[in-house]
Amino acid sequence: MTPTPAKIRILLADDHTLVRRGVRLILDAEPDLEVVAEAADGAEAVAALRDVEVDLVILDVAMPRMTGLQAARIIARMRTPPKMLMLSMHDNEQYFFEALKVGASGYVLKSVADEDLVKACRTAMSGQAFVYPGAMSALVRDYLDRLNRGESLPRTVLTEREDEVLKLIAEGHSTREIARELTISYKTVERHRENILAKLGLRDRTQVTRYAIRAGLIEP
Amino acid sequence: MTPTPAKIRILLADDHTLVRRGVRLILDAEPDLEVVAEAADGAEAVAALRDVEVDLVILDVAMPRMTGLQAARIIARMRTPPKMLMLSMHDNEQYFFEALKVGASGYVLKSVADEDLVKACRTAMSGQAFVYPGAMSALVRDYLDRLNRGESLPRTVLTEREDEVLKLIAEGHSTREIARELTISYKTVERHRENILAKLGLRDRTQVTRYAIRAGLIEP
DNA sequence: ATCCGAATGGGTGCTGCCACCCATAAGTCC
DNA sequence: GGACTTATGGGTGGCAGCACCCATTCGGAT
Repeated sequence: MTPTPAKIRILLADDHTLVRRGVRLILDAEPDLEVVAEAADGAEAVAALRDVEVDLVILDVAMPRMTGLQAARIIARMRTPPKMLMLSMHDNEQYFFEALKVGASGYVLKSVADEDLVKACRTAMSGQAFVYPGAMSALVRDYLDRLNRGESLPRTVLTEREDEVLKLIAEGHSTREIARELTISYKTVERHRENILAKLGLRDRTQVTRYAIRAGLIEP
Repeated sequence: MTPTPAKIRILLADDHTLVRRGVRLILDAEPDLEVVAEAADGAEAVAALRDVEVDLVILDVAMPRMTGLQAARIIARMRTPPKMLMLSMHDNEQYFFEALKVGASGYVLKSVADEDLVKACRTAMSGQAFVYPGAMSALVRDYLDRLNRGESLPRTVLTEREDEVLKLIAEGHSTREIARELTISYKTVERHRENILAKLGLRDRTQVTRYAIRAGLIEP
């Protein structure tokens, strides 16, 4: 036997007490895993990382105040960021791709079996590109296959400026208001909006709103 | 001491394995509570009630195939229905009022503390009208206060039809599509939309989307 | 019997959204 | 240096969304 190896130190962030209970129960039962801190929202998680040394952060994608996705963006910019696993109730592409974009090491559904969660933690720590246990949609599978074969990403992502406009649209601002806000012309805003709709495959402002909320870009 | 009293027999229905884990852990730790069955959706819960004798059903409001609210409506029509507690992630009015309407004995958020959940089970079994532990929105509190003082309910501003239209708008459907969906004329849909915007003090379809998501009328 | 709210539908007109077309300046990549 | 991307801006046209006007039918409350 090796002399007791260091456990993987985990920060667990989920706004639902009951979920934290369940996850902690499962993880602490493993000899090589240890939940060393909990957080009830994204902001708490980020703050906790300043006080506690952590190897892996498990983040619920949707939390009040600061979502898991927002927190992940901040965490990824730290000097020595821990690995990140996104925990989600929703088996949908949007959240999944957002998780990829923010640099998470995996995306785990809350409906998975215990062993899948445990395995995801270990795989994430091993440096694997991306973990996705359970039944994922075909679209996601294709995407990950391409990713694992080293192919470049189709680059559906929005530019920074488009992201700004996207948020303002989703918050219910009119084209004219956005133009004033960004001090650019009405026409340029229309141009950005057009590109956003095309890139995301959306039809109108209403769908942009839902997209942005789903992606955790704005609060409902 | 009384000779060991019969435990409260509980059916637990939630589609997320991790949540069932956590809840079961908390309840089974109590001397007077016992989880005797689990279900992963509403249909399973209803089916399980035919095989197992149960005093209390804990139902997640949102489950695939058959939601907890749908299941509650069916369960309430049984000859000797068990008590029902609705479990929810969302502290919003819509689900809450639905829970009231289907005859549940309480509405418990997944973010509550362990003791609150345990207390809710006991209170529900005692025959109390309605339990609502934890931090509820001010709107819900007012509502329950009025309810407990025996005042009549001011009820939602929107009519049933307007509610239908509201949801379809929020889901990103155009006026024309909604008209086809409801087999009414384009003009009537416009009329309903106009009333909705006026009653809710909103400006356009984008804001309707955000409102509906916030109120829990639709999923993002 | 009457009145009111809810649901239905029509007309008219303004404005905003969206889809095409076009161009230019600045930066990056090969 | 040329290709490409990003951000900027313009024009034009069609259709949708929204506001304000109108009316009819039906059922329940007073």
